[in-house]
Amino acid sequence: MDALSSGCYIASMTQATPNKPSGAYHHGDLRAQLLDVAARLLREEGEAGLSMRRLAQELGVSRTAPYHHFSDKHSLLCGIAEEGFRRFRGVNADAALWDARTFGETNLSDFVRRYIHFAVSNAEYYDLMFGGKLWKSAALTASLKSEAYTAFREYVNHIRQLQSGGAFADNFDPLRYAQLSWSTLHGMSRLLIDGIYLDSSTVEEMCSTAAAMFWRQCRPECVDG
Amino acid sequence: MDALSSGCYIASMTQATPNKPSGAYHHGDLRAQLLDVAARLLREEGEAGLSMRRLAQELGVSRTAPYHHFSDKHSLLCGIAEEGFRRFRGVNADAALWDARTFGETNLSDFVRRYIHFAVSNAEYYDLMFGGKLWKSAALTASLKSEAYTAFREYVNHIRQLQSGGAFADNFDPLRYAQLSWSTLHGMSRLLIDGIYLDSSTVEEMCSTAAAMFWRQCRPECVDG
DNA sequence: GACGTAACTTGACGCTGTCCAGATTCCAAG
DNA sequence: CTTGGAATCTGGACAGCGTCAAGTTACGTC
Repeated sequence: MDALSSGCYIASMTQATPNKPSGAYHHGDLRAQLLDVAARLLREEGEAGLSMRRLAQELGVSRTAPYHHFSDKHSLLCGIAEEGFRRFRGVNADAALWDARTFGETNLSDFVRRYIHFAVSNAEYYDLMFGGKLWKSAALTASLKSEAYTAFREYVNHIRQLQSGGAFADNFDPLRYAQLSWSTLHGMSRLLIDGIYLDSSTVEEMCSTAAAMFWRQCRPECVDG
Repeated sequence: MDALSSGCYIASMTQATPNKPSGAYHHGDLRAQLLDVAARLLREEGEAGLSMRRLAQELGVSRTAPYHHFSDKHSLLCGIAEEGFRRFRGVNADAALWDARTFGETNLSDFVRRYIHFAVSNAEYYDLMFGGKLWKSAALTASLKSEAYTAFREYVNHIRQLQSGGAFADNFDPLRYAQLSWSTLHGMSRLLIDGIYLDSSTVEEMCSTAAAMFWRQCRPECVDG
């Protein structure tokens, strides 16, 4: 009953005033909303549009309130990146996509398209997940680091399984293949997001060409034989 | 004689006091030194280490003096990026490298290595040349924009010439090939610089694998035939 | 020597991230 | 029901930031 009523309290708070619980001392849902609004500000106005003070104001809360949920601006950004990885999981979680028995160039092409689509349409998350801003700081949250490496390790494992399943040739290092193809995907994403050299009108063609290149690369027997 | 003496004045100023011409009102060489010191600060302390005020202090000059040479912090960064492109020209300027009569996988490999080496060992320039910071602002200096597109156009031209010279197959779009390979190079550079997934110990292997992939991609006849 | 111009300086404004000392509210234990 | 500790939130303060406006100095030119 206690837990229930307290739950109702929080719920009513959040429901009654989506962003600004005017009058209420305890916000009830601040941490989650900080992450959401921060991501929205990044998306709409870029890096310069996000400040701790602005963020607090947007949620109708004092300047320093966010510091009770994130020790730092840096750690808030880590939180956003983690949320990004949570959303990213969907990109290659589909087991059918990586089934060695049915795997073909189409699957590769699908994966490329999914990756690029995620990056471009979640640019505010992608920037933090795979940007120097957090990684160069050498103070990544442990959970974030783990999440990031898990994502890559899963990709390497998929390749390894495709090799042992016979869909890929097995005369190359899966790690190297993963690094190289990920580099290409990351490079395309970055150039697209930042508007350099690539434009969205040719993105479909780019994806096809990239998939073809990856496909050629994973079946090197065509050169050896 | 007049121009000469004024030249001597400037020279003596700069020589006598490399960074801080104590007592002298006119600095004499401020613009160039701003670009140099700014790049140094970026290299040594990252983006956070560079502020207009700090920069001015480092050169023994008042806070606002830099604004007489760059209208903005943004335009100072554009200046650094331009300097970066100037240095970048050496990477694929070598005519012998792109000679269709002698072109082989080795040349491709050389180019890859040069590109990556430039990016990694000039990270502070590379970040600005090919980073969202400037490109997303949509206020690139005209000269910078031109320089950037020239660099890419030259690359496309090299590919086109290799096709017409018979070193590359001619059944693919050179622009698409350029975009794709540049994406890979850019992705590798970014992941290396930011310390994500790639580490410098495997960079040699990565370059070789990338060159092999590019080589396979530019001679698609091995699949068709 | 007077003058215009370019280079430079100082003061100020509003913004930022963050620390601190208090105030308020919640929750659980007595 | 009370009480105490923990969680949450507040406003004040500080140093640093980019930048503008107005004033100052030095230089080349007439």
